[in-house]
Amino acid sequence: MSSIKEIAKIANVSPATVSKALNKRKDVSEATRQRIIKIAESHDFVPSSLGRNLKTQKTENIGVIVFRESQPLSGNSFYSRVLEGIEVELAINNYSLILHLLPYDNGTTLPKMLRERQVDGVILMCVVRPDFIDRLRTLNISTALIDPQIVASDFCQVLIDNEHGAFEAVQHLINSGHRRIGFISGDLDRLSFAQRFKGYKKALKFYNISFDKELIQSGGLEKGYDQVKKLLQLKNHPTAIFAANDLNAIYGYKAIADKGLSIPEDISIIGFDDIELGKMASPQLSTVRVYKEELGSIAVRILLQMINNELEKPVTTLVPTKLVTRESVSIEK
Amino acid sequence: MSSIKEIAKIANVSPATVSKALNKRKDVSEATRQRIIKIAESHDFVPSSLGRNLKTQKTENIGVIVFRESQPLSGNSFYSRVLEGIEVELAINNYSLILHLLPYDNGTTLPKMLRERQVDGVILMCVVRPDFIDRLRTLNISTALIDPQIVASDFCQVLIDNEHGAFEAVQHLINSGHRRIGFISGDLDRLSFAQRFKGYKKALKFYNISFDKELIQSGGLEKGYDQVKKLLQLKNHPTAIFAANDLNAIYGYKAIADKGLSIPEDISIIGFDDIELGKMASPQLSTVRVYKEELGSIAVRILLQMINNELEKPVTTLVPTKLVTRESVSIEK
DNA sequence: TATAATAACTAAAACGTTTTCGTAATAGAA
DNA sequence: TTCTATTACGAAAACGTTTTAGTTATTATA
Repeated sequence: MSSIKEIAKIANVSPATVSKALNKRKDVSEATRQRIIKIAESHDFVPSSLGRNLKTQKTENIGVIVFRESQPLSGNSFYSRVLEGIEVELAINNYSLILHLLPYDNGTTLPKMLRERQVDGVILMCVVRPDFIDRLRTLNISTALIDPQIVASDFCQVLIDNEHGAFEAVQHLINSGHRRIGFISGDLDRLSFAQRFKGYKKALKFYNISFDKELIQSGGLEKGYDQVKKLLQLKNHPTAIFAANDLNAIYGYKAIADKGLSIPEDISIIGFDDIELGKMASPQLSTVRVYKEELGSIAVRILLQMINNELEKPVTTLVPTKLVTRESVSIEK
Repeated sequence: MSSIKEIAKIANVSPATVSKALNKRKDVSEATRQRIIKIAESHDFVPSSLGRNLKTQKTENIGVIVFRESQPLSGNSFYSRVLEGIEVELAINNYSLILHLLPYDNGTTLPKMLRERQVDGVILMCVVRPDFIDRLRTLNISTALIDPQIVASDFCQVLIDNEHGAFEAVQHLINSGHRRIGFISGDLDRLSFAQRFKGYKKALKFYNISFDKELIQSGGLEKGYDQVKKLLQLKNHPTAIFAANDLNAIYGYKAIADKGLSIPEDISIIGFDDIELGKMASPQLSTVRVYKEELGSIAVRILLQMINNELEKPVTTLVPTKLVTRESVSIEK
């Protein structure tokens, strides 16, 4: 309602002085500053961002674009957790968050925030479309990618240390006495699953366990039931399963139960992601924790550095994971 | 990069004409309009929202404030689904969404979007703090509340038809032959649980089943296990349970299994909310669907009406629910 | 033919800030 | 005292639009 002019009039100074006082600039005596601040407060005055942004050519908004995949569930909980991390970090830095959910198969129309330059920078999340990235390149806007599932090393990226996380998960199974370890996952085309697969193979190799193609089942996230079922149909079925994704693991629970086997006595299973669901499952799912809020807050910090030109060239940050042992892996064999 | 002035210069007209041409105003000949549009397109020009907003005193943003409760899980999936509905509807209307997650126990500091007037209106979601509402009242900003859990009829509200949904759920159990029906839920202080409880009692009354206080267990969302356990310890335990919340129901599954009973043969159970998890549970949980995206999109439509002064006084919309029968309720008894 | 109406355009103000530059007043140095 | 620095402020421009009011030129009306 009120503008800087009105405050100026009341305080009997110029608008310039009010602005300086409120922005803690050097050019104002402490006495008048206090006076102005008091008046501003008593009139509930906060400078409008509209005016400021126009002048400074900064929006103090950053955009978050989430690619929505067809399946409703999958990334869902992941993205909202990351979002929390982003939001908190932005709030600390006095930025607002403009959110846009982009259907993966939509055209190349830009979200409004990009078209109309409403944001100083943008964070892209989840499976990022390659052609969208290209479009962004021409826009020349500060960008950070979180777990983008494509290779785009000319952008700032925040990645999950999938390979090492998977290595540790499999190592954990091996240390628990398992030698015959199945691998199930979503589509191996997805970078993160491919990386986790790599970690799986690496661990086997490290511990001199030969790789057996029979033990690999990949496909949709919700295919866990069928995947585990197939593994259990093998004459020499695995005694442990590494699921590159918690969802696969939890769907797999039922297949194990249906076979009359129990977890972890007969079959050990470990997931990846640490979704809330895992704690609710019975037995509670051992898994590899991904620090989702952290992914978000790191992305924000990097992005703000870019915006402030504190970065010479794009950086990519690898965020470590953590092995979480619960009930689904037998202790010693 | 480019501004309306540059486009004007290229097209050899005044900035005013460019503005009018692009905004489909009456005051421009069709020929020059086409010429200007072509030039604008070839220069990738889109009017900056900063300039426009300052002039029109509209931001074309709407804010969404989500109160974050301490428990990470609970409302989580609910809110992200509602958010999707909001986002889609806003995009259609060419509005951007500014998101703020507000820790429930934070002070009274306003989010930046409100302080600096970055939004034309605001949607509040989930358990809304009463004092925050008060603060909003003084701000005098267009507001819509989604499932606010407090009574605030001087605001536009979008509510879930909890009572009738619960009625139908219990009716379904009764129609399946049950007479002794337990009720479990989260804290009955929360409006939606209280309403669902009311629906439960209403259904019993309607079918001449006497209310038995012993069959009522309420408390935390994650207390489902204990709640069901207690119910099953009764000498004359219920043959069916209505959980006012899917989460309660799913936690309850384990208690039933632990008791050596099976669903739905021994115990039928029905939830409320229709969270994704319910479909994954085994047996799949029958429940009352809440149209979450719909809640969001309705809120947006109402809010935009308010902003455009098409509303004389606050309206509250009651969104119906739908009974979803899956596997957790026995068919006939 | 003269006048009114319309069409197509422009100039300029306005939105609410920030910032640069200038200036007056005061303090400090010589 | 005079000159120079410093402090504290203000005037005005600028950011990129939209909009109002005004100005031509053209067309329609009487």
